[in-house]
Parts: sequence; C-alpha cells; structure tokens
Amino acid sequence: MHNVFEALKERGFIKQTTNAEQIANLLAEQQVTYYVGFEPTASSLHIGSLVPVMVMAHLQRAGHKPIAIIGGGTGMIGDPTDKTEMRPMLSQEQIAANGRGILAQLQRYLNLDNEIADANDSQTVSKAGRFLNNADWLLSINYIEFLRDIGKHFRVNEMIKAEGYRQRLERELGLSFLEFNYQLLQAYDYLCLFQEYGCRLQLGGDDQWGNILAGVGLVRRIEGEQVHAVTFPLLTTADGAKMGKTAGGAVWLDAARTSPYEFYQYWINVDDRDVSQFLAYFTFLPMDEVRRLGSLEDEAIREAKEVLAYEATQLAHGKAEADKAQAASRAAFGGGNLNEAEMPTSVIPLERLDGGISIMALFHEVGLANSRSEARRLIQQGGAYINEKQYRAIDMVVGTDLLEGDALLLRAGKKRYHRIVLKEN
RNA sequence: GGGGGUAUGCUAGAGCGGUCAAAUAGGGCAGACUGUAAAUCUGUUGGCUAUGCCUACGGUGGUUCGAAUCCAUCUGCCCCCA
Repeated sequence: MHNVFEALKERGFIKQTTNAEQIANLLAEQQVTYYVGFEPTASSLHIGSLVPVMVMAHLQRAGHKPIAIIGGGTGMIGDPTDKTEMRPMLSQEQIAANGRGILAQLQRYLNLDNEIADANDSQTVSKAGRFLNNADWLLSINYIEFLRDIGKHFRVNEMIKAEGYRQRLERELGLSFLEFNYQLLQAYDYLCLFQEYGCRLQLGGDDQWGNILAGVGLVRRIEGEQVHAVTFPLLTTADGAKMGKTAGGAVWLDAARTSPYEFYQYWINVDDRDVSQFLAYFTFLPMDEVRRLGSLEDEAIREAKEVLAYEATQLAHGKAEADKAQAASRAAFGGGNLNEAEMPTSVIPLERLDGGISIMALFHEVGLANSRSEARRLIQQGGAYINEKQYRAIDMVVGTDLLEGDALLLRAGKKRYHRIVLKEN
C-alpha cells in the first residue's frame, strides 16, 4: 500500500488534520473505513462537491473503504455553518429521491455496493463502500436518551466558539435551537459509524472542521478511541468566485442538467491561474504530468486545459462522452467543421419556413434567448448569427433561402450554438 | 407576551406622493481586444402583437386626480425587554 496520505497532501487536498502523522500511519498500516457527508439538497452533485469525491476515490484506490452518507436526518434541519440564513427543510421523500441521484453519480467515482458489503460478514474484506442515510439512525432518536447520553458531552460555551456559530451570534442574525443542534447530530453520526462500521476517519470541507472535531471528541469520550479528521481547503477560483458557478448556474454532474459538452467547456474555460491546481484535484494524472502541464504558459496552457477538461469529463460521464465533447469542442473552436451531432438540435416542420419566421422568434424558440426581448437585444448587439453570418436587423425574416441543406445553424454570442433541422411532413 | 424596526429588480442597496421599469455597485448578456483565459473599454440587462401597452417595489384593503413612496391590517425576518 503506497502512501496515500502523502499523495493527497501533494495534490493539495489536505487543509487541517487531527494528527497528520497518525493518520498517515493508520492509512499505511491497515484498511481504514472513512466517511464523507453529502447534503441532499439536490438530486445531483455539482462540481463544488467534487473535491470530497476525488479524495474518497483516491483513498478507495489505495485500498480503503468509503462510506458516503447523505444527511437525511440533518438535512431536515439545515446546517448553520457559514450560512447567513437558515436553509429550507426537506421532506424525507425529497431527500430519499435526491439521495438516489447522488448515489448514481458517486458510483462513477467509487465502488459503493451496499449489497456486497455486508457489515456482519467479517470474512470478506471488501473494498466496496457504503452509501447510508443518517436518517436511519437519527430519526429514531429518543430525545431524553439523546440528551442524557450524547448531550452531556457537549459544552455550550465551547460550541459557540465555533466560527460558524460565532458569526451568527455576533452578527446578531439569530440562530435557532434547531440549528444549534446540528453539531451534536453530526458528531453522533460519527459515533454511530464508528460503532457500526469501525469508521475512523471523517473528511469534509474546511468549514466542517468544527463539526467533525465534535464527532472526534464524542467518540473519544464515549468509546475512549482516537478517531481522525481531515479537511479540504475551500475551493474558490482565482477571481474569488465560488467554484463551479457559471452563467447558467451551477455546473452539475448530472448530464440532464449540464450536458457533457457544457461540462467539458467549463473546464476549458477555467481561469489560467486555476489550471494547475485543478489538474491535481480533478484528475488522476500522476503529479509529474500535472506539474508539466501546470508549468505551461500563455497559449500553450490550452493544452493543459484540454487535458483537464478531457480527464474531468471522462470521470464524470465516461470515455465515450468525453470523446464526443472533445471532438465537438475542437470542431466549434478549432475553425474546422462543426460537428453537427454534438450540438443542441431542434426539428421543426419545413412548412414553417415557407411563410418565414421572425429571427427574434427563432432565437427565442430554440432557447438561445429567454424572451423575445432578449432575442431582440442579442440581434441588435450583433450577437446573432445564422450559418455563421451575422444578422442585425430585428425585422429580419428567416425563410427557406437561408437553408443549408436541410438545416440552419444558429449561434448566439461566441459560444452558444443551436442547430435547427427542417423536416418535411 | 410587550416594545421597536424592516420587507424594493439575479444579488447588495438608493428611492422626495407625480418626471420610477425604479439611482448605484456587483453579477449576467452582447460587442471590441484576445488564447474558447485574465484584465480593459463600450453597449445592454421585466415582458409584449412596441415611439405605445401590460406586469412589478412582501399579501390584502384604503386615502388620493395620482402611491414603491401615506394609512390600516396580515405575513415573514431582525432587535430590545420577558
């Protein structure tokens, strides 16, 4: 077993640890069960959650055993940490549905086979991980018992020192008792996972440090065992924005929300300054290669971005999709012929062109503009192209004379394409 | 439970009873420049059958020729006291 901990450190995944040396030894000596919590706030993860996922994958590849939990119980409360407002509570059904979506995505990166990995079967040392919902143990909690057994281990004066809580208190934003309990519940998660599965390592974003430590402390007090915590640095892009947001909102792992092509494009378009770090985070390329690509400058850095985009897309959507996205991207921006199959396409009846369609209506209809007014602006500002020819007249009517073969190629701005296929019927 | 405050567009945040589709900043979009980057500059940023019309300033109902602006009430949030 090579030293995963060093590898993670080298890739920049480690921010804080309970004890780096002990963790490194632990990981070197035995199969360690580790866990990461995911919020079930949506049915898909977005690339902001990719750091924990990649770390889990690295650890599993090194022979350790992951547990991914979704906060079905805690999700019903909302984590106050670093949030300015309370989050909406979710129903159990919603959480379960979101959980299924998240599980499907995690399985691209991890082996989380609940069936095979039977806790009671100590004969099989399975590397397969688990996917659990903390509602399974949180919902059945008895309040009095919980206070007596768990609550007594927490000191309020310590808890309110935690950054997340302190901010809320200082900024006089208020903090409901409900939210205040979040830390206890998360600590309890760790305790349960330790007791049930021998979990000895929890990983999470650096904003979770306080909550994770609470769990470490709880296990020590109740079980007298030392378990560990590791946090990742919080991700921001070079221009300070939160990672993974684009014009259209978050970049999702779900192909239905963010197409593989858009996903690929996200990575191609990252800020130069982020490329090197992102290669380390979001690909499994050896660090030598990462360093080589990261040292490229100016125009050459596009090669690095292409590798980044390809690798990241391959992980999220598979090789076939990554190949397609790459081909489409090269075609669209490499000056070559556009790959028709790769771009969003609509089919409309040929007759509609006979009478002509207003150019505004056309751009609106295919979704390149959200309203006719937006389409109007787009056209007036010179961002509307049909078959790569710019049209600036808003009263322009598109007729059959513009057809190239049986299709029209619409473009809005530099990067957004839409193909319309006309069909007789 | 008592007292006070606040509620504006994607976000933050101005808004004198008319000239407010609503200042300003951020964000977004488009154009120029570029490397599908960054920075910078310019334009634009509710909708529509479009020199006008409709919808919007937490909900409802008033006052008024006229309300985002005044009043009442409801709701949410915040603060103080309990």
